Amino acid sequence: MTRDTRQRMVAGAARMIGTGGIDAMSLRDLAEQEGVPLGSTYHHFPGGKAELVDEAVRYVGAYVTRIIEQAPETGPRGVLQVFSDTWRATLAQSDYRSGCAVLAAATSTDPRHHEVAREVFEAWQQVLAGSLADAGVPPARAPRLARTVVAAVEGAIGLSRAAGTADPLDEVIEELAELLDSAAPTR
Amino acid sequence: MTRDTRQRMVAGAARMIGTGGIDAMSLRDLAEQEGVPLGSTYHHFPGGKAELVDEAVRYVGAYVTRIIEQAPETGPRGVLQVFSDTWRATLAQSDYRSGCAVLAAATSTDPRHHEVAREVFEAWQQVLAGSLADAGVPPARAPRLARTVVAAVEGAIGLSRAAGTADPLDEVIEELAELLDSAAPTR
DNA sequence: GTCTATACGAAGATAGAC
DNA sequence: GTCTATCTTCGTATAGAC
Repeated sequence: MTRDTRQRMVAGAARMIGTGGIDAMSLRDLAEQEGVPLGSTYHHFPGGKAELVDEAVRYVGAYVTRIIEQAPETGPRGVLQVFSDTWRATLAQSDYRSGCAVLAAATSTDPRHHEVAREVFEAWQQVLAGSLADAGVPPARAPRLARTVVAAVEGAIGLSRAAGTADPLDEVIEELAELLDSAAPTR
Repeated sequence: MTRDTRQRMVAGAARMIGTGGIDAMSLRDLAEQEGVPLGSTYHHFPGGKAELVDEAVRYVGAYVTRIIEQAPETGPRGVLQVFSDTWRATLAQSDYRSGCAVLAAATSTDPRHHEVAREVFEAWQQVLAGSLADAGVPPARAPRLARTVVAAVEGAIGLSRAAGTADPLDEVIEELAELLDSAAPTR
């Protein structure tokens, strides 16, 4: 019960943050949306909004990490596809209004949230680098390449939100695939 | 006089938006920072905050466009360097707290600001594509590659803000340079 | 035309009834 | 332990004195 409510609030917060940023996530709106009294927010999250935000960002981080880890081995292009498809779905399901809550945390004025964003970005980078190395990318280059994939996809999500279409994301993925191909010559 | 005040407000808004997003830009703070009475805001910007935001985003857009246009001809790597150096300076000058106001507009809940962000991103893409084509990139591929550069740099700015260092941006630029080199074989 | 003072709503947070 | 009612602060916006 209580546990479910908590989780629903975290997931709802993640979506609201991904849509409009941390400042646009109102505890009032969230409580109403999830059918929870406003006062209960501070029972579930004694640290208030900041605690909820951090948890929501970590929730998104873990969700995407799991998707990458569970992806089948289909070469560098496959890794890239799995990662970008996750965000393509988020974009499409929200009519290109929602994006990534981790980037929102990274662009917050509160440095506390920067730290959480950094951790998530690094986790994604590491798991992506591992997958790329498994798929034939030289181990020395994989981390740098993984970071580039994360950055380019995050930026492409922003461009797609501005455009209202998946075209920017699609084109960026095309070019990233070229880059990955040239980096994994043994395939 | 009045003209200078207006321009200062636009530039100040651009910085505040780049630092914390549109919601974090308060008209009160801006007026105080620029030494302007709060009420005067609505004399200079009858459309209120929305008008000021749009103008600030366009201001950033024009600023960066001009820098790219005025860059000397030094091949694809040079074009990339000029674009990324602009943002490296913004990051360093703000101790990695400020980023790009255009991305902030793209991630706003208000669709009106998406339109402005789209225009600026497209303008950058076009001028970058032109520079890349001049530098030896096949004209058919230049627009797609330019879009990738914009997206990757925007994302890298976010990663660098989260990390508190320029490392992510530097590494992404390295990989983008590889990609550009492979796309401009005649050099 | 410029600026002071204020209206009005919404934000985060908390006190205290049940 | 849950939830209602409320406190305080800060947001945009405006009315009206000068």
